[in-house]
Amino acid sequence: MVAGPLPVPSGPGKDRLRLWIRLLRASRTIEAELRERLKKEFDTTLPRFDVMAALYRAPEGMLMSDLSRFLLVSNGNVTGIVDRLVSEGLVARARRNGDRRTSMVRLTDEGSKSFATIAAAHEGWIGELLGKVSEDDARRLTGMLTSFRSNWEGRE
Amino acid sequence: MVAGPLPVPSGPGKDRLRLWIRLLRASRTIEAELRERLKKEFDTTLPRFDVMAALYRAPEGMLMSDLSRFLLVSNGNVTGIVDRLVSEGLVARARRNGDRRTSMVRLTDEGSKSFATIAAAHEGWIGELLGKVSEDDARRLTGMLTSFRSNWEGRE
DNA sequence: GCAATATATTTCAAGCTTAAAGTTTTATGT
DNA sequence: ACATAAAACTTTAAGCTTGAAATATATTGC
Repeated sequence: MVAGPLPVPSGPGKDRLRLWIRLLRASRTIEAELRERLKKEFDTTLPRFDVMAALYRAPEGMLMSDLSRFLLVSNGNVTGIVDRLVSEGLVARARRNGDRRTSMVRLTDEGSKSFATIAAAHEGWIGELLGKVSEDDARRLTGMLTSFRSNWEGRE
Repeated sequence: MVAGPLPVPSGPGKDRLRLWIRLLRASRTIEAELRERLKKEFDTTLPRFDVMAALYRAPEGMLMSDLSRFLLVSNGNVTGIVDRLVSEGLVARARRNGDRRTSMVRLTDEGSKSFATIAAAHEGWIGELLGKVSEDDARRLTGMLTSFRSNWEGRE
């Protein structure tokens, strides 16, 4: 839910609802800007970038299910994105001896080089887009969100 | 970009990158949970809910372009969602005398009743999902995100 | 060994999303 | 009036996303 300018009525629990709305609006705003820049400057997309970022940090490769879990998206979704990256020569699937159901997905050399370039620009963009958040606030916010995450992950 | 558990290397500007990653992971986690519950409990979707939430607060109706701007999504996107809501009888397009390019989009009575029910559940879910965030932290976080937003909106 | 079960992945249908191109209507300049 | 531009919206193509069904391989119980 992306309710906007108009205020959420006050009442018990409304502070959390308001927080959620702000959180979602902030991330959507930044996400939209990143998506646009990735398209314009590198002719790629955020999901492709996400997959490549995950693989960049796993030189040994990842299983499809690892990617899916890590990126918080469904299995079938990853299949399509990886398919397209493979057809573009940025990613490769390597058959495994042990288990013929699975394959290790890795960046190709080209993919790795490509990602390094894009990631550098990406980091600059984030610095720019979040430039008004002081380093101090950034650390404090990060801390709150981290504790939220660990609380969450202890769920169910 | 939804980088996860592994830490972002330290360096200048890395605090903001880390913040962005946490922000995105938090919102995606909550969003996924909301989407699933909306589907399971009310057989609807987050985009439909977003549109209805916007219309609920505008009894006089909204133009398509208002919806698009407000929800931070593209024009064409809104067209499709509203089309489906109309075909479900939850929303109506009212021709306007003044300008034949536009129409006012409103909730029908059924749509309004339906939204009220779902919104109540939604607010409860948010309270639950963000339950571990203290009201105090919630207000502080909201404040930071709000100032981020106003900074952002002064851009370009 | 072999049936039953579990795991890993892909396929599928439906819907969401965007950017770009197209349509219709309104506003503007002369 | 009338051509031109602007505005509001829809359509389209491509890609993303999910949940569910299908496929293929591995593991487990007997």
